[in-house]
Amino acid sequence: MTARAKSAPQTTENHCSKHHALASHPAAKLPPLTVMESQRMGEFFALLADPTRLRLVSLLAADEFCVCDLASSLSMTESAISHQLRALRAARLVSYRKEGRQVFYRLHDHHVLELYQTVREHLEE
Amino acid sequence: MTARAKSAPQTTENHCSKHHALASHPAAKLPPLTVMESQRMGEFFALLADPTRLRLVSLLAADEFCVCDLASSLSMTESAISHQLRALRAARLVSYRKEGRQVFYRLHDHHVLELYQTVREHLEE
DNA sequence: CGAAAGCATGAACGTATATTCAGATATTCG
DNA sequence: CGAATATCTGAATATACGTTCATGCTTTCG
Repeated sequence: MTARAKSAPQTTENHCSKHHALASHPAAKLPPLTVMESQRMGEFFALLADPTRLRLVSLLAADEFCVCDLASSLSMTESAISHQLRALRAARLVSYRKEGRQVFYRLHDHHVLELYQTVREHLEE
Repeated sequence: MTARAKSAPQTTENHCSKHHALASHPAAKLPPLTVMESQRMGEFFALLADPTRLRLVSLLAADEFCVCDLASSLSMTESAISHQLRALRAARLVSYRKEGRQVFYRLHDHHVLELYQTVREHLEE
């Protein structure tokens, strides 16, 4: 049983490399992402990687809504919506306004709207 | 033990709603996302939600690279890189070119590059 | 041909995450 | 004040996902 073929666990050694002069792309300006930068950027994209959150954004792209309206629009529980809005809030993608016992959410700034619209158009082909 | 308080399992009923005339945002053009659209869009963002894939994109934004170079640049196994490249390939975010026993990857089109650069600039503040 | 390099792939394991459930907080109204 | 409404929150469960491990495939070279 203990026969474990140890196939040189694919360590990271630069065997090949240096094959062609760095032609560099037309738009090659920024240096590669560091680990930390990539993690931060990944967290940003992860926020928009959820269908529920995206539908919330698409609703808020048109108007301001309270939690219960958002919940009924998406046919989901208010609890689930509230959890997702919290994530969007923490990342400053949405902001909110309290009016009585209701809380109205809206997109925080135009950056989010623009990014959403850009990607949406890109996926419509 | 079986005392389960049935706290009206938060069904989806439109109790409130209709509070204000639909003022509609300045840039309110597109209808809300359907479930299927949001899933598809979510899959797109999910691809860019991983630090490793983002670092790959950031490298490929500057030039074309083979798998082993990408692996050594990120200090990761070629297997892990290959798996991630497959995901990027399946979504047509990267394309590749075989040369001998090496495979050179590059960004598939300028859309990806532009989106990456836009978001990166947006996160640098 | 046979060995090694470069890359791809399937299974498995560990972790992250979205929803549900139960309950808490805050506000309005009788 | 007490009940109802609107929202938030923590814990738990189920599922998705990334890496590792082992192996297969293709090409190059002796």
